Amino acid sequence: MLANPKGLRSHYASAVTDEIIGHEVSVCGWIASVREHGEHLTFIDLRDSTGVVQCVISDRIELHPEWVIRVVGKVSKRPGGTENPTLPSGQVEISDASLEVLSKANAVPFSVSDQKDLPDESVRLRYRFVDLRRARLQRNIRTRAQINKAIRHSLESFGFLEIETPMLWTPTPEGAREFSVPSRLQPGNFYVLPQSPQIAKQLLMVSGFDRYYQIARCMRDEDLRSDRQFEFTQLDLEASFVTQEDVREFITQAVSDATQAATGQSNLAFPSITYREAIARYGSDKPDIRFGHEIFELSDLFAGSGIRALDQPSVGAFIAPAKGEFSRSKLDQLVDRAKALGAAGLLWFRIKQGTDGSLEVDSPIAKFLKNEHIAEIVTRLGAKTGDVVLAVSGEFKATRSVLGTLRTELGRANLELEGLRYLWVIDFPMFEGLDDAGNPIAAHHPFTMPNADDFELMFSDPLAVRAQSYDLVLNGWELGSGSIRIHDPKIQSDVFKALGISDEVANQRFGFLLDAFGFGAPPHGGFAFGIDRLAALLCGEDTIREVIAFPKTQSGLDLMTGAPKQIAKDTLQSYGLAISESQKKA
RNA sequence: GGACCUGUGGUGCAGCUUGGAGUGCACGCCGGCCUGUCAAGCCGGAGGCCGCGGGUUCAAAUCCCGUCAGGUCCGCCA
Repeated sequence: MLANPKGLRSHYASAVTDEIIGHEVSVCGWIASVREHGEHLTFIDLRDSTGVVQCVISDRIELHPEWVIRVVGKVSKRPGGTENPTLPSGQVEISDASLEVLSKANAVPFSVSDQKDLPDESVRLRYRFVDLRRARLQRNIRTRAQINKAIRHSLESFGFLEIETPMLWTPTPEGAREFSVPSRLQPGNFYVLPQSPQIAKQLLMVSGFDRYYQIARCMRDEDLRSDRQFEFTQLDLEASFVTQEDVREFITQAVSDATQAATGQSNLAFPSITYREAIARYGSDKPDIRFGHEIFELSDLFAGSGIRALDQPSVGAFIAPAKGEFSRSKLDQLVDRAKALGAAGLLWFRIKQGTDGSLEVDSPIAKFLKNEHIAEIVTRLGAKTGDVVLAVSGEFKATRSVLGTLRTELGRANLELEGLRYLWVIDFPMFEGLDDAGNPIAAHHPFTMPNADDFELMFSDPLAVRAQSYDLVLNGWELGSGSIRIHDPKIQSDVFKALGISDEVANQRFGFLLDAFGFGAPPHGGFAFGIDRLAALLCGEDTIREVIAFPKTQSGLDLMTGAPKQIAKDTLQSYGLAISESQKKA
């Protein structure tokens, strides 16, 4: 697995196999377990970064778990019947071993084992250096490195050049909240940590580095989630003279290679779907397509029917993913859940066979439904006897939002989901909704190129303008997004105008970028995706904390170091800063 | 900013609904025994501000209020 051990050891633990029986080896690592059998026989499981090997010593010395030791001895075949098939090294052992204690250890607060119930995450984080010894985290961190390596290799083969960009950047008031860094040499002024290298990489395009990439650390001072930390890592990429199809091809190749490196799986499909279709069929712009249960539109069926709950602009319905039967109380819970998600209500239809063999439904509104309604619902959704159909009516956007959440929640709770299902979501809208002043809100960032066919809608019907932007989705997680950027100052000016950003404000915020675009900007576009999320999904983890060596808690604390902490008064003074009494926290 | 779940020897849990002596299980730790175990086994032992503060009560791990910490989610994440 690993080559060329040096120094104090000749072999890694997992390299001690029946192929080197008779060799004298020296191995180094931590004591995973000690099994004493009287005065003259002790078994020690020695654990290193590759695995575990059993050592046998015949004298009795003081030994405890997690002590660091070096063992020198001869590789022997284990006596018949004592092999351990669960270990790669289980056919052999290091016998007649002499043992040197390199470092003693206090009793660890929890066992370094994947086989036991894990301690509370706060305990794991407090002693992260111990937690990281566990095989699963060792594997995750290594897999993550393999992913980075594969991505680098893939992009280098396309001629991409790795370029670093500043960590001390300039405030840009749009977008995510930034971490501020006070300046000592310019007291009262601040750098910010980059929320992404977006503007820097566009400047690199102006500079003629036509294929740039970076495995970039980014910081956003926003609330944390299972898939979000303050600090995260993204593959950041930008290329000149390319179409959006070119960019997606680069990313597809890099992600495929990373997937193969991490999981061995190859030839995975990367289908694409338009944003509109994703919302209509899955109620989400990041659909989990590991399962179907798609949403169907039924409003046409009930238009003019007079059934108030269904005679609505939009009626979306899908077959509920089920594990066994839906009890009445379970259905009541779903109705509550739908209401909590903002729906006026949730209609359910249990498909059943009537005594005469015809189709019937159990439903709160069964008595209003005609036979042709039932037949059409069943036909359109492909429902079978026993299925429960859930429907939400109202405005299109609202119904899809509620149904999409229910579909995802029920699917993940009730179905056996496995495999990796990538999906490109394309043709995102340029703007999403209007702000309080009635101006459109940029769906991506304000440098995103509108679809050429939609230019004329920019001011007449901005919400209908599609952007040349695209997201990559894996198993319902948004991995990342990208776009073709605006390189034409006239179009950029129109977009700022549509967003309600005056030339003056635009110059104030992004003057240096607009300035640069006046000196010969190539058409360009790019992408960025989250390495943490990709690594978590490829490792089969539910949170990105499991693929980050030293993550923070949801309240932004580092339980191991105690950060954030107060800093010395004279340090504050050198920045020209003071902490107000009301802000002080013990 | 908000909602929900959790907090009991070093660790994982039970106890809380219906208040009555820190009670129980598993692991770990310490000591002893043990020559083929492998999450070794057997015997013995130590270890607790029941997160913290307040309230109700004759009496609180248990009920109430607040607070802190961990998690999940909403808002937020151009």
